[in-house]
Amino acid sequence: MKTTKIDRRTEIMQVASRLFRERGYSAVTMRDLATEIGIKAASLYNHISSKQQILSEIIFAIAEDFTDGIEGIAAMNADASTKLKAVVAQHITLTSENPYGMAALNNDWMHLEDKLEYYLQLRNQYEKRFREIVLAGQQAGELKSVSHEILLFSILSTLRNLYLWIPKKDDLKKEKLIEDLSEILLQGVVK
Amino acid sequence: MKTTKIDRRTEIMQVASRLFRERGYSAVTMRDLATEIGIKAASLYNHISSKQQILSEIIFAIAEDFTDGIEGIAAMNADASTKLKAVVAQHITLTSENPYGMAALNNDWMHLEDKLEYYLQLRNQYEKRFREIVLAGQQAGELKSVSHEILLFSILSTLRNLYLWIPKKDDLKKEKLIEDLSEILLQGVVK
DNA sequence: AAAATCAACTAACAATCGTTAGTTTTGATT
DNA sequence: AATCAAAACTAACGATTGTTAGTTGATTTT
Repeated sequence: MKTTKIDRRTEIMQVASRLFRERGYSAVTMRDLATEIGIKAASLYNHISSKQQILSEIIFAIAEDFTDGIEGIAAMNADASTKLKAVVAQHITLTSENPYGMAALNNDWMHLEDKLEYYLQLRNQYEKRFREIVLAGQQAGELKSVSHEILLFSILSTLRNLYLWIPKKDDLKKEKLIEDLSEILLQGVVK
Repeated sequence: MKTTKIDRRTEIMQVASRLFRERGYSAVTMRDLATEIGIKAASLYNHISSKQQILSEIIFAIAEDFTDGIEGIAAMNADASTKLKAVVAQHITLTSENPYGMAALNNDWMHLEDKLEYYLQLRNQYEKRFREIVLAGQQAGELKSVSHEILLFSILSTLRNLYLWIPKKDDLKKEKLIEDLSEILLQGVVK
């Protein structure tokens, strides 16, 4: 039956994501992965073609969502604060949907081998769009004129680490988090 | 000669830190490390006792600096903003001194095996002191009363990612960075 | 000059790695 | 009940892993 195969394949990707988050890609063996699922390592190859393929599928499924998403935000007719809040919302949404995949995206991208160049291209594209939003906000006098690099780094660091934090809050109210985190990132923590 | 041995041992630690940052602990082999230094893998064992030891030495040298440092800050007679700025300064200082080691601390702590428990103890201790500073600031009405967890997460994420960013800025003016980053984290990015 | 120490080497080990080949079991369709 | 494909299995491969044993040449100490 087709659905059985699809389900097992999905299971492999999900379990792999979780193990990659716990130990990192290099420290997870195909035997670890198979054991966690309850089959033998060789049986994995009925569903996937290599360990490498698992990693790149996990990473690019998310990476492409991010690059697509920020293009839409960049095209918005809105001020920088509104766009930045939309970026925050996108990170929270995508991270909530797949926190383990986000860990692989953040920590294991350097093991992509053949696909490494494509990954770097997507990441540069993303950062470029992000930078444009920040620069426009500074030129409009809306954002502070400290080095845009520091500004970019500070916001992106927090957003990229959401995967560490979101899974711990299972009672997560997404809308509330978007409001609170945007407030902190944009307006700071001091009253 | 004693100094030769010490120098070679230090070199091993430094090269290992760099390789761990580039590929992660698990993906770096003893042969990789030896080749980078210009000797054979077996020769490494004249200076160190195991791969595991290299990792734990790199991590704990830094981790203990952080826990020691925050105890001093927590004991300061000052308001929350001042203490938080001191925390920012500590992160920038320690990260500047050893950015590669910071990468191992952030990404490879889970491979500490025997020493994992001790590491988690230090990290919990650090976060506890940090949390106390934030909670005191909120109770004094100095900091915003959003969830202290979000507040803590947001600041710590940025500080923990400094290792990715600081090495790229070789013309780094440390004092200026401390001022700018504190400003952004405490007061936000919006004018 | 002799002795001792150090730090490199070669060679190899047992274990584990990702993966392949070939076979058996399972479960749905005819 | 027979057929057939999907998905499991066993067994093994060549490569690589961290590490040890034993040796050599260089440098320091006696």
